[in-house]
Amino acid sequence: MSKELSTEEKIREAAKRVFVEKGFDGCSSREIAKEAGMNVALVNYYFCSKKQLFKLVFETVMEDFMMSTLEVFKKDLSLESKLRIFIEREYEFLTSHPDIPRFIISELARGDKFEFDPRSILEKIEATGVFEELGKAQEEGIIRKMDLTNLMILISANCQYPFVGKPLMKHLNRLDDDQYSELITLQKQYVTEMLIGYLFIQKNK
Amino acid sequence: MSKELSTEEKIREAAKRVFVEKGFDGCSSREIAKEAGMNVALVNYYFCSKKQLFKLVFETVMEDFMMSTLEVFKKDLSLESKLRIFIEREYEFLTSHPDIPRFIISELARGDKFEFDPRSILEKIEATGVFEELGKAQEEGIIRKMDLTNLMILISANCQYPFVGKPLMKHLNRLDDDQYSELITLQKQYVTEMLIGYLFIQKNK
DNA sequence: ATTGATTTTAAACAGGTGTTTAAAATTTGT
DNA sequence: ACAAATTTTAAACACCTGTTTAAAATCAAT
Repeated sequence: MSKELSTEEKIREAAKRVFVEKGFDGCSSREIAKEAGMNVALVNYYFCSKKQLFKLVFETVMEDFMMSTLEVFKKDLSLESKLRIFIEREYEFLTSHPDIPRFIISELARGDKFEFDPRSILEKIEATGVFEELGKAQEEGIIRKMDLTNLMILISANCQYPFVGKPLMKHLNRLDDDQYSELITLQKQYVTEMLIGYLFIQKNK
Repeated sequence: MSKELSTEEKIREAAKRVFVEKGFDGCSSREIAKEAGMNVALVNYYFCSKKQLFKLVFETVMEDFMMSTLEVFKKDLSLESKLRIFIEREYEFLTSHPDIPRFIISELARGDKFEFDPRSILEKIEATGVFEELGKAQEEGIIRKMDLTNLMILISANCQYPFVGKPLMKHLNRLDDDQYSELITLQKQYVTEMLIGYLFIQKNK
């Protein structure tokens, strides 16, 4: 138990929890302060405004989310292994933080709230060499040729949607959290098999 | 041009636009009234409260969304044709209403805001005979055996995510709306081919 | 121990929130 | 044309919003 968090850190952590759960519009500065066990004025003392605190939280959440899985592509493995591990890690991360992609997507959708500059995060993604490796694999006939954005959507859809769409899927199938968690484990297997079967070009004959 | 909308209908339509775009927390009763060209008090005169108006809007949006595509399963076609048409219709609907699934998912995620009873919509889905047909196709070895919820997640993911995740995909790939729309068309083809290839059991030898 | 800087607090600010009220305007039925 | 019912309006209600202020408390350094 590391209780050695400074006031500033406590507020930032509380803000992350509250923002991710309720969204920028769905909570107040006072709620964040209370969650951190602090006074309202302290929020603005350390972070100037609700908007600025949000921007800071959003950027760290975004980076955590993107980087938690993409590190795999720095390793020395076959592309198929990397994809398998990527999916595994993505499901792992999202099982612990199921509401993060929904948070990111929802907040990005209301573009007027804040200006998000993707350059910094994009550089870090580039640095993993994913795009380079995928492009090369396409030219070598290892994986199917398609725009890398289409490829990204394909993989993201099958990894993120089971978590993003959970509230809808739960309601439509009348499931509780435990039942849904079981299905998620199966979903991961289906998705892995389907994506690899579709993306990788079979060599036999 | 049907300008024959009653005050009540004008408010409902305005509320739908505003709620879907900004979410329940992201807009005010006054904003909805202004969008409808009405006074604030009229909103509560016709709908009692913001919450109740929202509940009404949400339910109609939900039903439109679910029913726009599932009607296919009432037709007399092969299951593969139905799936192809389903995907086609889903992409068609979402191209016209790209923010509806994100709206539904976001609002369902904050369960405390209102109590949504899925029974009515579930009955309508059952009435199309989808579940029955899919179950039978599984027993006959036409399609892969898996829990129907997993199957629903698989299809929903590949149809809805390109639209739900659009803000994220656009940012990460630095695309404008036109570029993204082009990719969506391709995505539909990839998804159709992949899903059919994975779900339907090949008969040759 | 006293000073000075930093941190925390309670209180206030102007403006926005959902909702209600009561009067005005309009429509309806006779 | 009149009266009753319906619809629309402007104003007000109490409360919550993000932010600021100025005083109090705490800390650090001499």
